[in-house]
Amino acid sequence: MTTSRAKTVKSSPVTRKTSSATVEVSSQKRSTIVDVAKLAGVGTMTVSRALNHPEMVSSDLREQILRAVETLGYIPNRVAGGLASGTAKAISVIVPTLNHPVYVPFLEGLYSLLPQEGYQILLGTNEYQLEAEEQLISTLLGWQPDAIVIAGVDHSLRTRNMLTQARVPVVEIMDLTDNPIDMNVGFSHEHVGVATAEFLADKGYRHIAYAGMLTQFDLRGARRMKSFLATLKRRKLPNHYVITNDKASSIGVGKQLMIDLLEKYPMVDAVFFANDDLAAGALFECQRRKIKIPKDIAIIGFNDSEIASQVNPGLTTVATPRFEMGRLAADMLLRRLRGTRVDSARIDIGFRIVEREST
Amino acid sequence: MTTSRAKTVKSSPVTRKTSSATVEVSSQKRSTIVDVAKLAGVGTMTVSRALNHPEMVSSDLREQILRAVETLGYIPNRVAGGLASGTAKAISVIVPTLNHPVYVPFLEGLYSLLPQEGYQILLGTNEYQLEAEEQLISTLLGWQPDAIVIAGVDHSLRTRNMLTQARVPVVEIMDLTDNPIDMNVGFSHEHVGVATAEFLADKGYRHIAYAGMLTQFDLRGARRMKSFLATLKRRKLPNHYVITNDKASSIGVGKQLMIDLLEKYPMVDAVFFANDDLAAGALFECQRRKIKIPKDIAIIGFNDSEIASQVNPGLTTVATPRFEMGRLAADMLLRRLRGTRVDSARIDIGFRIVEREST
DNA sequence: TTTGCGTATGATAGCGTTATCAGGTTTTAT
DNA sequence: ATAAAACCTGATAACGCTATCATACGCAAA
Repeated sequence: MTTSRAKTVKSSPVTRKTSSATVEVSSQKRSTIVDVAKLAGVGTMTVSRALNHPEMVSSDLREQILRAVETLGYIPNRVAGGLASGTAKAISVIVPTLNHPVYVPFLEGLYSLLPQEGYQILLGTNEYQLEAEEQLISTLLGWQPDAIVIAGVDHSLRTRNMLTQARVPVVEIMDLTDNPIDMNVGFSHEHVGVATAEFLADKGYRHIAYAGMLTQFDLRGARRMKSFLATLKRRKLPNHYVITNDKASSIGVGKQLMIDLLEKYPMVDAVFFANDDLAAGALFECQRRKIKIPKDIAIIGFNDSEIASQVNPGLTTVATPRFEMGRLAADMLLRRLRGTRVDSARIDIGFRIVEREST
Repeated sequence: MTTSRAKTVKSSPVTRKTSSATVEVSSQKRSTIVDVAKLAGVGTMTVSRALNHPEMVSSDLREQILRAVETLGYIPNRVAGGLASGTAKAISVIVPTLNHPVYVPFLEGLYSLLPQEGYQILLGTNEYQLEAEEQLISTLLGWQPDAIVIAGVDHSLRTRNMLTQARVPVVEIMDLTDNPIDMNVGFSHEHVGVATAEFLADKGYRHIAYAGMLTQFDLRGARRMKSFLATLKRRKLPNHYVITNDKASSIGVGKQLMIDLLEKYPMVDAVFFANDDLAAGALFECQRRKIKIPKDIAIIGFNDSEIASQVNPGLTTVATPRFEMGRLAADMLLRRLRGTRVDSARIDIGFRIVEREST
């Protein structure tokens, strides 16, 4: 709090010419739209228009203004603009973490459309904690975003309320729900669980395990697990082979899960891992122990990350269209923001089992 | 542009009581500080203070205000606050891409400190293009950030100028320069090149190759390569084994680099890859071809990503403290923003060769 | 020529918050 | 008890921009 506004001496506008003559670039403070207007000899509104709606300004004035902008190195203050216009041109995005590679392609999908339309992405991570999410949403909402994108469909009541009352488009992604806050793009994790269980069962495996994070941290994984185990039961197969770990998912944790699994359930002949990193870690551990895959034990991962296709043997996995999910979410938002009514508020983007050599 | 301000009917303040009686939460528009002030029966400044400088307000008023805030679900408008105070509490961060796992730990480092101090991170990616960077900086500067963090020390002149004139703290990271714009945290890529070349030469390898991206895309990699090759030359070793690829770095590209290398320079007995993903891809390809590592060919990577420690054999690599870099950058910024003079504007955070089984 | 209309421009009034300053009130010191 | 200091509070004026409305100027139609 050192700046004292009242005392600030209005630096007399440095003498400039519209020409290209040497210009003392204001060493005092950033130039504002008023400076540009003065230099170009027009009103501020004309400058504003020239910058935001060029077609509304005659071409000679426009050029003159653009020259002044260039001369002064004027950069419009988006904060002021946002306040005045009521739209900050910002979109809040909430993902669980950046640490996990899954969310990156999704973000890339968003970044592939939003910035070029002038939207700034305000990114926050909740680190898998629903309480952190509340705090985060509140902060992010303070920026008066034009829309909100949030990973997951499981939110606290407060979160839901805030989101509803914010009166901005909301897209929930990565998962599918019958009761979306607003819009929803994702796929059914229940279906994934069913599909993978049937895939393994059809292949003839009989002692099939699930390995992943603790359910309270990985809500979506938990949903996959539940339907996976239920499907095994329906197929009259044992469904009690479950190994979990409380650490954040990584290759190393995958290795540990495999170690635990081999010790606890040596009869297991196939494993569904919560993601490809885990599966890869397990694979590496098997390599170390000379356990043959898929002969001794089959492995299926989830996400179709790059690693799954590159290891030896290649990992069978579930391909989830993450980049597309981001892009689609961005697209839905943009259309809604442009005023076009978006018909389908809930899009099942599907998934696909990619069979490689590990099963 | 459908909202017409002048026509907006000021919705008469919904009747409320301070008590916990059923409150009609404004279905009209978000509540403002004025609403809170009215409900609490105080002036707006007192509300502002109660929220931002609680110690300046008597405890009973503060409680009353907090109750009103709760009742109305008031969320301060940071855009308005930013305009009024001149500090938006935002920090712009520019990284080359999110696609490459290297930048994520760095971002985590930033996220581990900045949000809890109330700063919002505005993230942009330049996708390795210096022109895109200019555009990006300009946009990001429009948000009146309190500071800027940017990966890399190679910028266009315009970029440098904008950054200088922005008059905010700037931290360049990931690399070291003698001529920082402002502050600088990183390590010397030249030193890395020297260290890895000597490491391999000392081990007795004689036909040592470098494999990585095209130099124009990977400026830091190019710098490592240059000193790597120069060191080989100084050691009187052949220094013309270079394989590059124009695609974005990935495990698959590493595999391709290894294929090209084996074809073009079959005599090579050691390779320095521009990063661990590439090295891992190369390793997987060798596994496929039953090429023994390190007996037939040695591999050293860069970054010490998790994958390097998990594959078989473990990859020798160069550990770079990325999370710490982010955290340190955040720390320097925060101190500067608090007014504390930061003495050292340039910090060499170093690196370390981690020897595993691949060399 | 006059009327009318479309187009380009500028003056003005906010947008929701905070810095500042000017009281009021309470506490402390005398 | 009284002056001085300390503490709280609120009125007011920005912050830099844009929506709106009014004005001015053509130019086509009458």
